[in-house]
Order: sequence, then structure tokens, then C-alpha cells
Amino acid sequence: MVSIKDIASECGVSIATVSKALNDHSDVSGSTKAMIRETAKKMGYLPNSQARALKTNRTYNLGVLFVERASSGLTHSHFAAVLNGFKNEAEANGYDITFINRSTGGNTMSYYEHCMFRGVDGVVVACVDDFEDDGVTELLHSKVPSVTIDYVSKGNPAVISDNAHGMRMIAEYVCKMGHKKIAYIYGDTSKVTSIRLESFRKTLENMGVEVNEDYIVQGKYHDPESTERLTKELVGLKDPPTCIIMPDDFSALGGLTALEKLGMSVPEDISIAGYDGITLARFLHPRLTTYQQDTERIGAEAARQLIAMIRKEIPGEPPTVTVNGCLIKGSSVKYIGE
Amino acid sequence: MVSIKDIASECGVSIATVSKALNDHSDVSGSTKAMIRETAKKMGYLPNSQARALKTNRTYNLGVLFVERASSGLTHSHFAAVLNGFKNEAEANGYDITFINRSTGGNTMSYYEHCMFRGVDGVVVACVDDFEDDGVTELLHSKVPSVTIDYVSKGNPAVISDNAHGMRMIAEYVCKMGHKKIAYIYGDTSKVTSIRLESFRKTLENMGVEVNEDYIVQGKYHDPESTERLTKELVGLKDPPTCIIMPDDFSALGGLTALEKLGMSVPEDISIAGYDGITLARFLHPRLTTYQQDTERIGAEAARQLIAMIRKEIPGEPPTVTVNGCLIKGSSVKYIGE
DNA sequence: CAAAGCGGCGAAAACGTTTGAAAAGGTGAC
DNA sequence: GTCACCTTTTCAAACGTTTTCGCCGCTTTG
Repeated sequence: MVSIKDIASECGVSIATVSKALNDHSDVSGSTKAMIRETAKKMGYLPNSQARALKTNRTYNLGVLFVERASSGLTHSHFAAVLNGFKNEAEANGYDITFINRSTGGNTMSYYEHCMFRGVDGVVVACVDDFEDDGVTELLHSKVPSVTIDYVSKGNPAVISDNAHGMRMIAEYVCKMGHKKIAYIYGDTSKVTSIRLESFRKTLENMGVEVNEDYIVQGKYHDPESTERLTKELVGLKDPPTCIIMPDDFSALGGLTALEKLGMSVPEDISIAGYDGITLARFLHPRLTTYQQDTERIGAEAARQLIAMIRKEIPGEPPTVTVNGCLIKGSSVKYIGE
Repeated sequence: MVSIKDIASECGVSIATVSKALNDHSDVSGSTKAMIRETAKKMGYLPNSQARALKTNRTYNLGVLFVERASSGLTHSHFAAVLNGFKNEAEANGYDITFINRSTGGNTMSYYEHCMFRGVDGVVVACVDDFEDDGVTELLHSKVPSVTIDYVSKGNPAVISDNAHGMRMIAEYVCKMGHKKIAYIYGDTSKVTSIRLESFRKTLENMGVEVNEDYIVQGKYHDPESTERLTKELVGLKDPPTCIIMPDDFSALGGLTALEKLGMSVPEDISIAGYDGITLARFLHPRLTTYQQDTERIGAEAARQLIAMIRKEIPGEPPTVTVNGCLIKGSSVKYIGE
């Protein structure tokens, strides 16, 4: 590989001058700058990012940490979509991304250690459940610039989808469609869940719809099996609900499976609503009513915040930016009049 | 950060000894090795991967290149699943992964240049269409160890799903279900497509089913819109097919949408088969008949081959490993007798 | 005319490692 | 007591950058 040294001897200048010319420093004349750059290009010079990082302590690499119990990883379509937005924005700013995990090779290291080892300039962390995980809090409290998604950690910027708003949109819509017996299968215990749950309760109250505790059951995010089971239980009640709000779109599939097996059809026999607005929700029949999160923007915003943080462009307490989604009125919630 | 130097002065030995102790070289005594390692751990030492890479020319980073015209990136569920398998296997071997793109920061660089810049030890390349892209061939012909997925490039190992086998499984099954008028919407022109197409033709021939050229139309991979349009055209023929084989599962959704709009139901009015076996195919109603690729294994195998290549464990011509999938008999293909 | 200022450039140290060669220390053989 | 031979340790160079500081020569200023 051709290095800065080769260019220097080719041009008859010192390596310092070459470095400065390539980095557009002001203390090298325009003519030599042009000359050096041209021969650099001609010789096919590429900077060595390792050497540069060693010297500058900046790798232009961002870490991505995604933790969840099920470890579905990249096949988690909501996460993949957010990551895609993050990746695009990061790349547009000259950053590459690297996944952070705890098992590099034989010997395991913590998330924080992995970040330090790889020297990432910052890290985005998204967890579907375990934000209280020891490894995660260690990282969030460390000196590594971090941004969190759907979770607020003091001292770090956060990007959250407006869960209260989303749930309100869904619940209001369901109420307006005339439903009085509304069930909610909520996800694992987490901040996100509690916000949605509270919003669900408050919205029903505001709409003058009674909240039946038997209709509010705990499921899991991104787990069709548990939703399938719970859906069966709900429709098996003496006084079953007329509508079920699912933890998320993917889990909703389990609910649909349960209903199919029971010979019930949606929305004729029962109404269903999801959450997330994943691509496939558009293609279900009937099309799923859901709250579509702007995943691309969530990811992109996270990247912007993180990069701003790295550049120390954020003076005071880092912001919590909220990204709104929008209600997708599919056809899985039936109008049942007043 | 605590460096090797700090450990050296703490232990009263030279940095060379520390380095050798940590890397388990044979020329340092067991007792000092143990002592050094212990204090290293006590001091919270972490190796600096940049410095190491600078010296050794090994980054333990693998590049991932995914090229497609639609640039759906990580939201492409089949690719995401393959990548997930790749990632898991890579991480188990101590490699991290980095995405390769051509726009790092303001100034663009070729894929090859990006690989060199980041110093990846190797790269996996998956393209849904553009394998003949200039940037891709430059990379594949370069000195960067590469493995290709679903494409064979001389000199590099390749992992391919058995497209001929897959299409044969599907076509045979459809024939056995009594279909005589079988349409095939194939994807973009590519090696994969031509293999599937050939297998489709040969299988029908072997099964004694006439191949109707009007039923064989070109669509696009991963593009429900084009499939929707083509499905409409196919069912609009004077003598419409009784079964349509789709380019892939995701595109199949477009076909289902078209049929829904036309008031036709699957499989009563027409049968549908997909390809890929993405997760959502399991949850469609009726469950989609498809050929499920072992995405996890494809990715993992690619990682294994790449790492073997990097370690120069592959003596002769690099292998082309084939990963079989299996037919998923859903309920979207109806038995229509002899 | 001397001093100061400035634009352009180079010397050299430093970042944290790895690694081959050399040195030091010990042991046994002659 | 010398020599050879291990084993263990250190020296020092190297990897490719960035960056501080100083030098040189020229122009400006008082």
C-alpha cells in the first residue's frame, strides 16, 4: 500500500507537508497542496484508518448495540428498520458502523469493553427490554458517547417514539369505532410498556369507556406464540372483548393465528389492532390497523444526536427528541356503531 | 486508558514481555505470564485494536457488502436473515463486522477502497442483482479475501442456495397437486434467475406439463408493486393459469393484494407459491407455500469460508458450497386432482 | 536599518502495539 | 574454568499517521 511517506519522497517534500496538504491545513501553500493531492491520487493513496485512529483517537466508527432476550438480532424487523435509518445517516457523515456484542472471540468482554477495544466514537443502544441490564447501564454511564432509543438515560441524548401519543391514537380510534370492550395485550415490563399502558387507561377514561382489568394482560414483545395463547384466553372469557390491541405488529400475527384456528374472522367476529407499522402489516388481509412508527427517522435522528454529541455540539443537558408516527387505519377494526 | 506500558512499569518488566505474556508466547515463563496477566486484569487493561492492527495488518473486522438497486438495505428481510447468520458466526470467531458502502463522508470511494481504508480482513458480498457492477468486480478481483453469496466468482469461495433444487421442489409439488397451467413471475435478470428459470422449465417437462410461454413473465425481486401488476395481467388472460409461482415471498404479497382487489381468494380461485420462506410467510392466511432457504446457515457458512480463506486454510481452488432449503407446504396451493 | 511579523515548510515525537535480534542469566559438560 | 546451550528477558525498530515547535527567508513596520 502506498503511504504518506511514498508521496513525500515522490514529491520531494516532508511527510508533515503531505499530511497537512491532504488534511487541508492552512500552513501549506496552494500550489504544493494541489501538487501533493494530485500525485496522491495518481499513486492511488488511501489513508490508513488504523494509523489515523491511533494518533487522533477518533475512529469514525459508531457502535450499534441491540439487546433483547430473544436475540432475534437483525431479523427483528422494527429494529432492522431503525438501524437502517441510523446507518444511512451515519454513512452520510463519514461514519461506519460496527456491531457491539459481548463475545468477541473466545473471551467475552462487556459492551463497554468492546466499545473501548474497538475505539468506537459513540454508540447507539436499543433494547427491547433489558435497559436495566448491568452491561447496558455500565455503558450508558461510561465516557463513551451514547444515544438511547425508546429509553431516556440521564446525561445521554435519547430518541423516543411518542408511545403515549401512539397508544392514544389507536385507543381513540378503536373507541370511535364504537368498541366498549377493549382488550390490551401489553409487552414485557419496560418503560415503553408502562407509558403505553398508562396512555391506554387514560384514553379510555377520556372517551368514557370502562377499563376492564380482565382485558389487560401481559404478553411479550415480538413473540407471536405468547400472543396466540393470550388471544385464545381473551376470546374464551365469558364476556369476551370486541377488540384486542396487540403489543406489536409481529406479535399480532400470533393473535391472528389463534383466531384463525378458532374459526373466527377479523374484523367480522373480532377487531384487532397492532403497533409499529412494519411492512408486512400493509399486506395482511385485512390490512392491519396500527400505529406506524417512522423508523427511518428514529434511526436517522439517533445518528444525528450521537454525532452532535461526539462533536461536543450539545452544550447543556442532552435532548430527548420525540418522533411521531401516524395511525394507519387498516381494516382490521370494525365499526360497530354507538 | 491503561496501556501495555503501564502494566510494564507496574510489573517491573519490559513492554515486550508484557506483550508476549498477553499473547501467550512460549518464550516467557509461566510465573511472570501469570503475574502479568493478573495485574493486567486488575488494572482493567484493554488492548488497543487500532495499534494492534497497525502493526499486524489484521483488524479482525469483516466487511459486509450488500448491493441492490432498490437499496432497501437492512429492511430486506432475506438479506437481514443471512447477515444475521454471518454475524453470529463471525462474532463467535472474534471478528466484528462493518458495512461497506461507497459514500464515506463527503468524498465517495469505491467498495474496494473502502475495504482498504478500513482494513477489513475480508468481505462478504451479496447482491440481489448487480453482481456485474464495476465496483463489485473490482472488489472480487482484488486481493481482499471475499466470499460471494448466491453467485460464483472464480478464485473466491461462494455459498449458494440450491436454486435449481428449490425451484424443482416447488414446481414438482405444484404439478403433483394437479396443476397444468402454471405461471412463473421470475425476478430480474441474474444468474439466480436463470437457474431457477431453467429448473422450472425442466421440471415441468419432466412432469409432463406443458410450458406455456405466456405464463412466464419477468418481474422484479422484492418488489410487490411489479408483482401486483403482473398478477393482474396473468389472471386477465383468456386462458389464465391455475397457479402462479412468485419471484419471492415478499413480492408474493403484491400478488395477493392484486387477487384480493379482484375479489379472488387463495387457494380457492387460484394457487400461489413463493420463494425464500421469510418469517411472515408462516403467518399469512392461507399459509404460503414456499421454499424455505436456510438463511442462518447460508450466512454462517459464508463466514466460515471467509475466515478459512483469511487464515489461508484453503489450499486449491476455493469451494462453492451449496446450502439446501426445504419445501414448506403451506395451504396456498390447492389440490385440483388429476 | 533593526526588529517584528508572517507564510511556508521540515524535524521529530508520539499514539500502542508486535517482533526479531540481542543480551542476560543459569546449567551442565568437558 | 571455559565453553556451549537453554531459557527468559530486554532493546529497538517498525507500522502510518498527526501535530507541535522551530527554522528559514521574506515583507512590513517603526
